[in-house]
Parts: sequence; structure tokens; C-alpha cells
Amino acid sequence: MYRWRVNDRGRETALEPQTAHASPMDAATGLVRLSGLVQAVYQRVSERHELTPVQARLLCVLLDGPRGMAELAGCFGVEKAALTGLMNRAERRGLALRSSVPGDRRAVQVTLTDEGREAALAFHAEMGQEMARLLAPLTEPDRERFRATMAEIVAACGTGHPC
Amino acid sequence: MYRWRVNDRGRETALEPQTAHASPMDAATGLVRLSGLVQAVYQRVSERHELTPVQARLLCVLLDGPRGMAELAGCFGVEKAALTGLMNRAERRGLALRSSVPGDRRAVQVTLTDEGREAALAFHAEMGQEMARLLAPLTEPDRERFRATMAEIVAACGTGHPC
DNA sequence: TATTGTTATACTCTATAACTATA
DNA sequence: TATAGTTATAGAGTATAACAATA
Repeated sequence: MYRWRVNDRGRETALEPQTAHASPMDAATGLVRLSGLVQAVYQRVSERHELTPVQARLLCVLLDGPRGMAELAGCFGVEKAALTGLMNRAERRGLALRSSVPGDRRAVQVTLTDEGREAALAFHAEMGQEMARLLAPLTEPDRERFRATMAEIVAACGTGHPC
Repeated sequence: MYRWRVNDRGRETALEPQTAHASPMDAATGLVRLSGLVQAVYQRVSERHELTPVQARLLCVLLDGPRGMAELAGCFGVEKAALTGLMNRAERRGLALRSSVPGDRRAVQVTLTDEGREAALAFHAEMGQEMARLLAPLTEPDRERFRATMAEIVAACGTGHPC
């Protein structure tokens, strides 16, 4: 996506342009590529910690405190039925567990195990390092400006901000 | 910037609600969140075109021209066995097809159907619009600077850039 | 022997729909 | 009735390993 270029004849260019960037990358392409980079790192760091990306995300959300199943489903933007399987696997791996909620006998509370908390913290720390490495080529002023602009975009788009 | 807003009585009020945190969003968090935003849009646009995100990506890659199965697998960073199922579904939906390669009777060439090309172009166009919308809150100079910085990051990290 | 692609199997993630239990 | 969560079923995407055909 957004990697190809169509020449002025409306024909696709051949396999060559992998390195030749005569025209600068447009903003849409930059966003998609940057996002792809971050996702790739996320997956790689997850694997390094023997987690799937979704599990890593679950653990990180739970670092903020216990959550209900429906709450987590809303967090992830998936149906609550999907959380059941997700939690079954997380529980089987000893990363999180369900406990009953005193006031409501329908509800369960999902909490991290000690192992899950350790994994979440380790994952989070390593992601921080990897993201810093991604920004390492920038000068400090550029980095700060980039950070502020990202924050602005996220804030402006924060309509449905799940978690 | 965006820290103050004038209310309907003409008075300046701080807008704390969700965005004005005591501590600003750090760069790593910004990258992960921004990436999440882009991925969410990618998925939403894919669904709007009755594609899965992976199918949308496949079609967009194929806009550059025919590709072999192993080549596509490398593109996607997955095992070639995964491409078989991916292509089976794409072919079943009439988006792409396999054809034989004259010089090599082992190989197949994957090409877009007319329908697949239309879908890819429509998807690509809409993604461009959505990404522009994401950047709409920025001032023009900020947007240009942001674009340039993204390009710099992607270029610097472009060691393994698949496609 | 190396490469291209497929098949078989298993697992994760997700959606939908129907269901139970509780509020 | 509404809410919290589960079960059942289906499908997409992926990995691994074994395989076929061709180079």
C-alpha cells in the first residue's frame, strides 16, 4: 500500500524503484509506512517475550488495573465473545486470571498475575526502547516537534479513544 | 496550542477533559497510538470495500505488477505457505488470479483481475482521503514538517523494507 | 540439490447467533 | 427487560512440516 508509483503515462513502473525516491514521500504514504514499521516492531517485541501482539496489548491495558470482560471488549473494539477465548488463553498461560466481583454475581474481574505483570512491564520497557531507536535518527528539536505533533493528531482524533 | 478555548460567553476556559494531561504524551506512546489510529482506519476502509486488511494490502502490492508467490510472501513477511490460502480466497472472490509463467513450469504469476484493480484503486484513493483527514487539524507548515519527518524515519529504518 | 508452490495440521483471533445467569 | 459472560460455529490469517514438481 502506498509503495508503488504510477508514471506519467499511467503505467506502473517496474521493480526498480525500491531505492530511487525521486519524488518525496507524501503524507498519506508516510503515515501508512510509519504505522507498518511500528506494528512490525510491536510484533517482533511481542514474539521476543513469547506473547502474541493481542496478548501484549491485553497485559498492558491490565497494568492500569482490573477490568471486566465487556470493558476489555470495548477497549479492544471487538465483540465480548472474542474476549472469552482471549482470556482463556491468557489464563492458561498464567498471565491473567478471572476473579468474581463482590457486588455482581454475573461479572468477572480480570487481573494480572505476577508473571503477567512482569511480562507487561518488560514488554512495555522494550517497546519504549525500540520506539526511541526509531526516532534516534532525528535531531532533538525535530524529535520534540514530532512528538508534539503526534500528540496533537491523537488528541484531535480521540473521539472514540478506547483505552 | 489547543490548550485554550473560548466558550460561548466569550470567556477563555481551560479545556482539560481528555487531552490536557499534566504530563504530555511521550514519543513512544505517541508512535504506538498513532500507529493504532492508522491501522484502525485501514481496517475500516478495508471493510467498507468488503476486503480484509490483508487482502487490501495484497491488491495494492499487485498494483505494481504481477508477482510470484514466494515474492509476495517476502513482501508480507510471512511463510510462502500462508500465501496459498490467501490467494485461494482472493481468487475465489475474483480479485486476483494465478497464471503460469512461460519460462518456469514450477512458478505461478499472480495478477489482478479488473475487479481487483478497481478495488485496489478505490481502496487506495479512500485511504489517501482518510489519512488527509487525520492530518487536517494541523497547520500547513506543521503538516509539511511532519510529513518530512515521517519520511526521514521511514528512510532511516528502511533496512528491511519489504515492498 | 535448490527452488516453487501446495497440502496437512494446528493455533490465534474474530464475528455472529444462541444461550445462561443475574440484575 | 437489560446486562455480563459463555458456548457453538464459522472463517481469516499464520506457522510448521512434509511433499510434489521442476530447475
